[in-house]
Amino acid sequence: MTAKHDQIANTLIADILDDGYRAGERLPSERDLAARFQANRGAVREAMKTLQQLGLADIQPGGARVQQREQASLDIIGHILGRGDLPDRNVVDQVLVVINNLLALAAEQAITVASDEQIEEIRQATRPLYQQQLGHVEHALARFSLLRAVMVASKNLPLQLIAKSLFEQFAPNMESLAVFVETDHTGYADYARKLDGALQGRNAAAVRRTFEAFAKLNRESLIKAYNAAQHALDNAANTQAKEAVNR
Amino acid sequence: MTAKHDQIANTLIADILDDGYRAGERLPSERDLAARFQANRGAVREAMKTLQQLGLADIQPGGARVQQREQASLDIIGHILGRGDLPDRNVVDQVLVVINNLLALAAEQAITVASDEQIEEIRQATRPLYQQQLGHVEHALARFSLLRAVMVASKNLPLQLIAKSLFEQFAPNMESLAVFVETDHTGYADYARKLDGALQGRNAAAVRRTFEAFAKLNRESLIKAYNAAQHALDNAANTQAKEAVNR
DNA sequence: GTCCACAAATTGGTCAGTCCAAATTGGTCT
DNA sequence: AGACCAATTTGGACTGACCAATTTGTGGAC
Repeated sequence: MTAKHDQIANTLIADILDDGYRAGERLPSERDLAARFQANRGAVREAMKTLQQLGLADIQPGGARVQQREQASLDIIGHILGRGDLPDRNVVDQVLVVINNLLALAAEQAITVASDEQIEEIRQATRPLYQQQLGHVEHALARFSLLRAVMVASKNLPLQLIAKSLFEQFAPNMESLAVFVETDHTGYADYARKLDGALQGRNAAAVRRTFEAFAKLNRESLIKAYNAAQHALDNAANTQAKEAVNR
Repeated sequence: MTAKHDQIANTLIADILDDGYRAGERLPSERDLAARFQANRGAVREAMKTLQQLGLADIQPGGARVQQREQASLDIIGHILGRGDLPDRNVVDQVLVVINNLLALAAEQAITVASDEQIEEIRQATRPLYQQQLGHVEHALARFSLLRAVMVASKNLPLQLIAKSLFEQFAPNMESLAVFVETDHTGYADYARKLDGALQGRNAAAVRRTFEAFAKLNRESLIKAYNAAQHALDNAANTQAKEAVNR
C-alpha cells in the first residue's frame, strides 16, 4: 500500500501530463483537492510539494499554477514513459540517445582517469557478454553491470547521477517490452571482445567507437521489440472488437 | 523570506553533505527535528519530503536513514556547489564536461531533426558573439541563449531537461567567480563564425568539432578565473590573519 | 552466553481544526 | 477604460491527537 500523498501526487501528475490541466492554468486549491481525494489537507500539501519538486507546479500563496513541461525536472521522464499501454516511442528513443552518449563520454573519461583496478573491473564486466547461452534477463543485467562499472570509473558525479536517474526511470517502464526482446548474443559478444581490447590498450577513440556500436545494437533490438509489441497489442484490440460485435 | 520548511531542508541538506550525518545513519525523528528547529512537525515533514526526493534520505515508518551520495538525485549538484567560499573545483569541471558533451550531442541531433527555421534561430543566436565589445554579463547571456536554442532544436526532451537542470544549478554558483572571468572575445567570435558556417551547411561533424572548441574556451576561461579567485581569497585570509596577530 | 518471542516505546502517516500573511478577486470611484 | 481599495481566497504554519508499522527493550528457553 503506497502512501496516500503519493497516490494523490501520482493522480495529479497523470492529470497534468495528460493535459487535464494546461500550462499556466491554476490548479484547484489544497482545500478543494483534499475534499476531492477525501484526504486531509496535510496529505494534499505533501503531494503538491512533490509536484513542485518535479517542476510541474509553481506553488505560491494565492494559488498553484501548472508549469511548462520544459520547465520540469528530469524525474518526470518516468511518469511520461509510464502513460499508456506502451511507453512513448519517441521519448524512449530520446532517452536511449542520451544514455548512449553519456555512456560513451563516461568511457572516455574512464580511460583517462580510472585506476588500473577499475579498468580491470570494467573488463570483468564484459566477460558475461561473451556467453552465448545467457537468458534475456541475465544478459540485460550483465549489460547494466557494465554500464554501472563504466559510470563509476568515470569518477564524474553528475554523470553518474544523470545515468542512474535516467536508467531507473527507464528500466521499469521497459518491462512490458521485455518479452518481445530478442537478444543478439553474437553481436554483443563481438562488441564485448572489441571493447575488452580497447580497454586493455586504453584506447579512448576505440572505446568510444565500440560503445557507439553497442548503442546501435541496443537501439535496433528495442525497435524490433517495439514493433512486435505493437502488433500484439493491435491483435488484442482486434479480438476485443470482434467479441464486442458478437455480443 | 524563504519558507520555513525550505530553511529546515537546506540546513539538513548541508548537514548531510558536510558529513554531519553519515550514510546509513538514522536521522533524528520528525518530532526531535521539530523541537530543534522550533517548528511544527508538518513543516519538518515537508522538509523531509524534500530530502527524500533529493535521494538523500530514505524515509520509512520507524525512522529515516541517510542514503549514499551516489543514490542521490541530480538536483543535489547545486547544493554541493554551494558549499564553501568557492564551488568545488572538481565538481565544476565535471559539470562542464557533461554540459559540453550534451551540447555537442544536442547540436548533432539538431542538425538532423531541426527545421530550417530552428537552424536559422541558432544562427541568429551566434550573432551577438561576433561583437568584440560586449560586456562580460551580456556575453555570458548570449552564450546561454545559444545553448538554449541548440537544446530546443534538438527536440530531445530528456536532453533539454538535463541541460536545464545542470545549468540552473551551475549558473548561480558561478557568480562568485564572475568578476574574475576575462572573456576571450576574439576566440568566441572565431568560433561563432565557424559554427555559423557549419550550421548553414548542416555539417554535423563540423558542428560537433566547433562545439568542442567552444567547450575548451569555456573551460580555460573558468580555470583562469578560478586561479584568480583563489589568489584573492588567500590574500584576504592572510590579511585577516595579520590583523588577528596585531590585535 | 545466545537466541528467540513478546511487549513496550518510538516513529512515520494521517487527520481535524485554527490562525496568519500574501495574493487574488471584485467592486467602486475617478 | 484604468486605478484604487476592501473582501475573499489561498498557501504557510501551528496545535493536538490517533493509528499502524517498525524498532527497541525485556524476559525466558535453550
